[in-house]
Amino acid sequence: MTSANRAMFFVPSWTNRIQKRIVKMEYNFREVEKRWQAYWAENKTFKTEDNSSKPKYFVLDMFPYPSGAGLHVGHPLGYIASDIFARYKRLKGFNVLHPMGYDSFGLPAEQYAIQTGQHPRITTENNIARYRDQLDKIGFSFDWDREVRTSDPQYYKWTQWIFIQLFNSWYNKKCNKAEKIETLIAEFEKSGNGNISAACEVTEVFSSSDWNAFSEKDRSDVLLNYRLAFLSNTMVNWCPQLGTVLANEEVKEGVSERGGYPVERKLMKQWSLRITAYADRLLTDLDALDWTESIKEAQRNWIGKSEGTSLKFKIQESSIKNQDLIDAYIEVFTTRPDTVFGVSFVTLAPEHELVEKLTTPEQKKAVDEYITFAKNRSERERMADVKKITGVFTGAYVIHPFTGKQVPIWIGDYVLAGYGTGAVMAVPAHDSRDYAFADHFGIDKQVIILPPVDWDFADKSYDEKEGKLVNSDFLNGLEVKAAIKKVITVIEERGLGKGKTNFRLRDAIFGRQRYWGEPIPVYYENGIPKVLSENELPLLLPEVDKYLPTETGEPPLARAKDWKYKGEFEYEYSTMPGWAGSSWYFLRYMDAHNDKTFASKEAVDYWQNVDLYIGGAEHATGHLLYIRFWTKFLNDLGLIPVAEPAKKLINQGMIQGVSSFIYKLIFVFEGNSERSDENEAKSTKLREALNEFPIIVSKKRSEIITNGFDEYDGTDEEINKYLSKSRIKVQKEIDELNVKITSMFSKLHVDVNIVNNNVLDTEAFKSWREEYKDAIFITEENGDYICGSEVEKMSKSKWNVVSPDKIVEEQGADCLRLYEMFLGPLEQSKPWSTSGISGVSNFIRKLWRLYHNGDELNISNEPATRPELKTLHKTIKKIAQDIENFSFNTSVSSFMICVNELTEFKCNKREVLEPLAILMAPYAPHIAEELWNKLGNSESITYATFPICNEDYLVESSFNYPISFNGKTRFFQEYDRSLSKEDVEKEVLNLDQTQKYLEGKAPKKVIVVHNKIVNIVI
RNA sequence: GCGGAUGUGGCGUAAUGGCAGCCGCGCCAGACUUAGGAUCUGGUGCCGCAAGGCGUGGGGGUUCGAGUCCCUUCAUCCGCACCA
Repeated sequence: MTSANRAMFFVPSWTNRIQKRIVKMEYNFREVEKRWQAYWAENKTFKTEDNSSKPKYFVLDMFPYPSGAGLHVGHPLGYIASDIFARYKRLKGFNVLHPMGYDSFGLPAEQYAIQTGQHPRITTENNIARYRDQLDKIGFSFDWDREVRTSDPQYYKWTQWIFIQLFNSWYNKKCNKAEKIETLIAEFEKSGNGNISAACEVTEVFSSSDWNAFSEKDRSDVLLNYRLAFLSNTMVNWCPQLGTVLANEEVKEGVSERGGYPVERKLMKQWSLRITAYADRLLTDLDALDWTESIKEAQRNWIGKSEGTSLKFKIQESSIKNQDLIDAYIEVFTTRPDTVFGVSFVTLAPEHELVEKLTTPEQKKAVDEYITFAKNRSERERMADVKKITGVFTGAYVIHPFTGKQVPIWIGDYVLAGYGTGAVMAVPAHDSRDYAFADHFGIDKQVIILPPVDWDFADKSYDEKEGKLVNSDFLNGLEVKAAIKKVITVIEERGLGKGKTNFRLRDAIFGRQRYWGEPIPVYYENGIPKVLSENELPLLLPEVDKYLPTETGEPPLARAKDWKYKGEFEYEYSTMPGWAGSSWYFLRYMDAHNDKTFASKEAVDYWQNVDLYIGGAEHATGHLLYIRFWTKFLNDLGLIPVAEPAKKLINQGMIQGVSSFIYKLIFVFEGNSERSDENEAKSTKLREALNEFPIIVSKKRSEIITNGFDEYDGTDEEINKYLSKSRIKVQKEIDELNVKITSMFSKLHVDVNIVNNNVLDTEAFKSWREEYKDAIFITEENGDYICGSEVEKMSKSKWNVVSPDKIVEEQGADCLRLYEMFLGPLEQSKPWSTSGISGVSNFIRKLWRLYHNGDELNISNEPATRPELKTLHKTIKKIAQDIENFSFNTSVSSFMICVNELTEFKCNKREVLEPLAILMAPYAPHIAEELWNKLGNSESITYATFPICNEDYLVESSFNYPISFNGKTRFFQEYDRSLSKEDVEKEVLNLDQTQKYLEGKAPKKVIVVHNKIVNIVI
C-alpha cells in the first residue's frame, strides 16, 4: 500500500473498528469517558473543602502559559503524574487541593496582537478555552472553581497590591527580615541613617536634622535606595526587536529566550525588586527543601555566593595630575587575599567610575578608544570570543598596601562592572584570567605559592588552594588556608579593607516596555513616584490603539488616551514582567475568590504551602527563585505562615519532538556579468524557470548522492532529468549571463502529522502548502519518500508538535494517561513516540474483559483463592510504594502483570476485582469509575478507601533457592522457608548436582543467605 | 572551565548488594476465524548444532557475590560561565 492509499483508508478503518466494537460490546471508552467527565463536572466531585477534619494535601502543577499551539503531549506528562498523586491522596483520606490556572500575561499574545491587531485578551481567552477543552478530555481531577488567571483584574489586583507592599518595605539586616518603611522613616527622623543596617544602594550618611531638612523629592530619592521595589538607573538587557528590557534569565547566550533576538546593554531608569536582600536566605534555606539536587545547584550557582575580602589600593599621586584623586583609592574584591604579594597589576572594568579621572594624558587617546570599543561590543560578541583578550594601560599606578611598590592600573573587559567592586587585583601566577591577560600584554608573573606538585608556570597559572606561601613577607611558610585567615586579620587591623561576601545574583528588573502585563500601580507627582492606595486597585490595563511603542519611544501604555491618575498625574508606563503573577499564585488557589485580601488568614494557615509541586526544570533560576523570594517577603510581613512555597518539587522530563525533514533542491547562482536592468530581468527569469516546481529528494537518495546535504554533486540521473528540463528553457539566459549554477540541498522541517514512520504522505504534502502543489518527488526505489528525522524541542516552528487530542480521540484518555506514565521515569526526558501505545490499549481491554463475560458483567461473590489474593496484595503493595516514590512507570507494568495473572486464574471474584478498581482509579479514572459503578457502588470511586496490603498473603511456605558456585547460578532447589541456614547448607552439599559442580573438590566456603541465595566458593 | 544528569537487548525500559533483561513494543512460529491493525499459545540478549561461553560505555578496586558501592576514564544531554 502506498502512503497515499494508507492515508485515504486510515480514517475509515478506524471508524469500522469502533463500530464493530460497539456491536461486540467491547469497552467503549468514548462513551464511558464522556459520561464520567460530565458526572464529575456536574457533581463537582473534585471540589475542595475549606474546613475539613481531614489532613490537608496541596498538589500543584506549574500552570501553563496558554499558547496558540494548544496543549502538546509534553504538558500532560506532569499533570498526569500530579493527578495520580492527588487522586491517591484522596483515596488515602486527605483533603486535597489540586487546582489549575493560567499564566495568561505574556509576549506571544502581544506579538500576535502587533501583527493582527487582535486584542491580546481575546487571543488569550481563545487559547484558554482550547486548553480547557483539552485538559477536560484527559480527565484531570482539578477543582476548577479555584481557577486563576494572572491577567484577570481580580487576580492582578493582588499582584499589584503585593508590589505596593514591596514598595512600602525595606530590608533590615539587623533582624534579617523585611519591615514596613514607616519604621525606617521613624529611625531617620530620630537619628538619621547612621545606625541603619539595610539592604540598599550606597548612600551618603545623614543625620536626623539633615533628614528633616530634606525636600519631599530628596526624601523620596533617599527612600528609593531602601525600598524593596525601587526605581533606579540600571544597566539593563535591552532587546530592540522586542522593544523591552529583559531579565538576566530571559537572556540566553546573548539573545532573547523568546524569539532569539539580539540583546544589548543599556543604562535605563527602571523599576527593580531588591531580591539581593534575600540572597543569603534563598541560599541557606535550599538545604532543607526536598527538591532535586540539580535545581538546588542551579539556584546556588545563580545566587553565586563568594566569600572574600575588600582591599584598598591607594592611587599613586605622582602618576596622575588630577587633584580629585588625592587620597583616592581603588577598592578591589578578592577571594584570594593570600595572593596579595603576587599582585602585578590592577584591572578596572571599562565602565569603572575612576577610569576617566586617573587616565594620564599620554594614555587618554588609547583609553578612550578602548572604552568606545568595549561599549559597542554587544554581549553576544563578548561571549562569542571570550578567548580574545583586550585591554589598555591607563598610565596610572596604585601603591601596593604591603610592599609600597608601584602597581600599574589597566582596563580590561574581562572585569565585569556589575560584580564586586568592578576592579580586581591581578595575580597572574595564580589566576588563569589574570595569567592570560598578563601573557597577552607581557606583564610579570610573581610566583608566591609553591604547588605541592610539579608545575610549569611558563604554561599556565596555579589556581588551587593548596601549597605553601613564598616571597610573601609575613605570610611566608603558611599553607594557603591559614594564609587567607591571617591576611584578612592584618587587612582589617590596618584598615585596608574587610571581609566581605559577594553575590552574583542581581536585583530583578521589574519593568517591561510592553502592553500585555500588569500595570505597575504607580503615578508620578512632580517627578516623585507614588503608589496607589489599596482601594484604588486594580489599576486596570487601559485600551490602546496599537500595541507598539510611541513615536518618542515610550511604552505602549503611553498611547492610552486620558489615562492619568486623578486626571492629572502620569502613570508608570511599564508593565510587570511575566513572572510577577506566577510568583504568588499558589496562595490565591487557597482562597481564589476573596475580594478583601489576596487570601484569608484562615486559608493560608490551613493550607500553609505546596506539599508537592510538579513542573519543568527550565524554571530553575527564574520562576522558582522569584516565588521563593515573594514567599519569604510575605512571610516577613506576617501575611503568611511559611517561608518556602513548596516542600517537595519534582521536575518532569521534557518530551521532545521528533522533527521530520525534507530535502529540497535549491539553486545558487554565481555570475560575473555587469549589473543592469536587462541582466536583472534575465536573472529573474532564470530563477523562476529553475524553481518552476520544487524538487524534493528522499533522504537516502540524497545521502547516497552527496554523503551530506550540502552540495548536489550532479551524478543522479533522475534528478538531472528534471534539472535539464528546467534548464533547457533558460539555456540562453545562462549563456548570456555567464553564470555558474550550483544545486544545493536545503533541509526543511515538514509537519510530522503528514509523515508516518519517516515516510512522507506525498499527496498530503502537496496540499500542505501552496508552494508545494507541483512538487516533484525523487523517491527511494520502492516509491517511498523517506524523510530525515531529528530529536528537538517540541515547538510550533519546528512542525513537530503532537497534541494529545488525537490519542484521546482514537484510544481514550485512560490510555493516554497510562501510556505517558509507561514511557519511563517521570524525570527523564524522552522523545515522543507512540510505537508502544498498542500494548497499553490492549491492557485496558484486557482489564475490562476480566470483569466481563462477553457482553455481560460477570462477577462472583465466592471467596478468592490464595494465589488470587497473593496477586492482588502484591499489586497493592507495589502500587502504593510506586506512588510514594513517584515511580509511575513501574506501576503500569505492575498492573499489567496483575491483570495477566488474574486472567490466567480466570479470576472474577469481587473480593479481588473491587480493590483492583480502586488501585486503578488514580491512573485510569474513567474505566475505574465505570467498573466501580457496575460493581454496584453508587458513589464516585474518588472517595473510596485505598486498599491495604495484607503481608500474610505474600508469604509462601517454601523458597526456591538459586544455588550458585563462585557467584554463578547453576540450578535451583526448593526448601521450606523455616529450614535453618545450617540445614540448608547441609542439604545443598548433599545434592548430586552440587557434587557434580564441585568436581570432587572441597568447598572453601559456603554462604547461605536465608530465603535468598546459596553461594558455594570453590 | 564549573556544576547536574544519563549510558543495560532491535526499541521504551525493569532489577532493598543476591537468578541481569520484569512489563511493553517490534520480530519469528502457530491456533482460531464474521479476514480485523481482533483474540489466544509458544519463542525472542549475543555467539554456538549443542554442551557451554560472553554479556549492563571502557579500565581498575571492595565483596562469597557488583548494573547497583568506591576510584578512574570515555561518550551524550542539560544548566551556568571572563563572577575575581
